[in-house]
Amino acid sequence: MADQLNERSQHILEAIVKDYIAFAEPVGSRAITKRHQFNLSPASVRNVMADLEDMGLLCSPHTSAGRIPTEKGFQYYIDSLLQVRNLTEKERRQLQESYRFSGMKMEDIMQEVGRILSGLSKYAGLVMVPKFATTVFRQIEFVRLSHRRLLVIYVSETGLVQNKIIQTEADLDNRQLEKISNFLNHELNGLTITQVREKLKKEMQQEMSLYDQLRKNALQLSCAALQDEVEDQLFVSGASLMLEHPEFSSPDQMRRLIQAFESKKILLELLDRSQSAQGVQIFIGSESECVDLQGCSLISANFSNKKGAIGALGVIGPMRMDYSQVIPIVDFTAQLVSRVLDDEADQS
Amino acid sequence: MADQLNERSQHILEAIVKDYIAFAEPVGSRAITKRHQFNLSPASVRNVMADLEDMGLLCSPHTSAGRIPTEKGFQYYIDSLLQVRNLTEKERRQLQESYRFSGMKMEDIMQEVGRILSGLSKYAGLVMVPKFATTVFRQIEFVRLSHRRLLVIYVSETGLVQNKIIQTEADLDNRQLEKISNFLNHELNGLTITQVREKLKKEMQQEMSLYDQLRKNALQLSCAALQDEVEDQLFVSGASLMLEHPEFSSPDQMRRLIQAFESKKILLELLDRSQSAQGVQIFIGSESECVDLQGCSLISANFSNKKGAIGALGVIGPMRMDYSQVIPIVDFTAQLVSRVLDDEADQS
DNA sequence: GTTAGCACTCTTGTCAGATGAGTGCTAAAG
DNA sequence: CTTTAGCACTCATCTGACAAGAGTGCTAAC
Repeated sequence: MADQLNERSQHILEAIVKDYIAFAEPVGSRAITKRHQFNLSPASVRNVMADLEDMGLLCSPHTSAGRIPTEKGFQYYIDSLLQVRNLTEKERRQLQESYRFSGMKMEDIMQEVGRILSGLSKYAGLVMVPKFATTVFRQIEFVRLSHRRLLVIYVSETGLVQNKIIQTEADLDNRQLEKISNFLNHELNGLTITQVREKLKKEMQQEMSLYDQLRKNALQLSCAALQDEVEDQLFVSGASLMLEHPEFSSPDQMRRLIQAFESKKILLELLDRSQSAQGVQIFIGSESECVDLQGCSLISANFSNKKGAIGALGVIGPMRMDYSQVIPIVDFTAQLVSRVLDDEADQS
Repeated sequence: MADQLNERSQHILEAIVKDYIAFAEPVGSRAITKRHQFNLSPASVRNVMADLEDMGLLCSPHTSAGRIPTEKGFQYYIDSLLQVRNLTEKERRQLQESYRFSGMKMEDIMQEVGRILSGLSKYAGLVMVPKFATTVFRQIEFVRLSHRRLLVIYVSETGLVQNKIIQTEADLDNRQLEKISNFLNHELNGLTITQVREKLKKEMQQEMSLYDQLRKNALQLSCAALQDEVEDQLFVSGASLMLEHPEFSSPDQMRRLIQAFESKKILLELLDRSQSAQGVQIFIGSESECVDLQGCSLISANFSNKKGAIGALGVIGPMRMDYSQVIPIVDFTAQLVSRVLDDEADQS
């Protein structure tokens, strides 16, 4: 598609997108010739603009307004015209400064990363820590709450902690629980939760034939503890910053946007999609297939440690977002977070 | 103050407040005589309304609009005129039905309670679980993440779980950690976290003289784990429902409201205040001393188990909220939650 | 191919006038 | 002395008209 446009059209499209990003208003032919130094008259620009509109890259809200880029126009801009500026050394250092998370637990780190993303970009920051299922089992502990209620705590290799209350059939005392947890810790060490589940399932089928009471109890407990899916965790920061932008100034759009942020479901789906890919991903407007997020773009990237992908983070803002600024921020942040997590893994 | 008004004035004030709650529009003298069966002409009603305005209970947005209740007017209505309807048996049963939380951990319960509150009231639901400091210590566990990084998990008597990553000076192996946790569990059992902190502080002062290495390690670890304040947790549900109401229809007010909800700080302060009191509390409008929550009211109540207050929950809505409906919901919900928590405590 | 010129379209803002809801006051009725 | 009908007055809201301004598309000239 990049080849369909000659140089002049590209220049003009770029100018329009940039001006629209800057001013959030339809941009007209005269405005462009003024602000950018083409040696062209407004009339010539108009001709090009008409072509671009025919190609579906621009549209005009009404006859006598300027043009605004369509979704396709933004897409083209991002794919072919956008030059992502690199972060200056100073900015990199500033970012690194904010990422001193040693001694914080996973949840708090993620919350904080979201806040930083939102603060830097002036849009909403998202961080997702995905389903526990994809993490590697490290340790399980039992805390006896009452005679048949147990608190199960399991820890992943990356330091993620999940806890859950389960009811037991038998009343197990602390000595027994300790034995069970020792047994399980030894038995399940190094497996992903998904693998753990499979293993448990397999063994459960043979359970009838088990004479070893310890093993039997252990099996039952761990099944109860790990059986159901734990939901993805999503941290959202700075949703209210979105409301500052003129495209969401109507009460109706505000409501929709806030609802979308509140339900979190849609955001999770989007981030989940980016999970599969490498590097920075950009979802524009209705790609999200969600009415409530119409007019929004998401810039996301995965973070991981040496053992593989852990989660995704990103920034969500109006389609008219300052991509050249936000993309490197998201990119570098994902790298930094990955590094932080790696460092922690290294220590073990 | 209740005595300052004669019966007629009270009736009229009540009618105005009710109509304003129902229609969210200034109510005029004619409208009142139509909707309510006083045997009075609009003119008479007008006289009374003028008096009520002089007393600061009503105000008019402009000369030719009807009157709306002031904050003071709402206050008077709630203090003296409001008749809280009781929940029907059916409603009680429905509520109880939704409160089957057995086997859920504290956090999830609270999240769910918030959702239910918001769903029933059609306003925003709040649940606060207060600082860990006020809870009773039950158990501490250590999980070794790497050679000098430990995950500390501590559990309160009510089943609250907190975890934290700490750096240790010495490299402790699992055997040592087990001894330490056994020691601490025995030593600190039954104390509130505040008491635990005091005790640790006292013992730390004598630390120099300690020859017992175990004790020394235990002290250091528990200090690192418990030293800093854990923040109150606040669960907010249905904030977007607030945006449906006409008083927040202007973009500006929406922004402010969402900001207030996002920061959570103000909400926490408000709920904290209600912590000290018994029964249902009502904060009206600018009582909250917060511009962003102008025009809002909070109805809150504490919940507790036999060992004392645990947290607070409530509903936040426009000042023009349907108090007679929401108050019993909040009240009964607090009772139900308390009962659920008691039941769990009973089992131990 | 480029551009100046011009007619045309459509939004925005303003202003006047009409409408209607609601008030406050006064004077008459109960 | 209380109540109420009547009336003048205020003020927000709606309407239509009109002007201004921004921007376009087309055409003809360069």
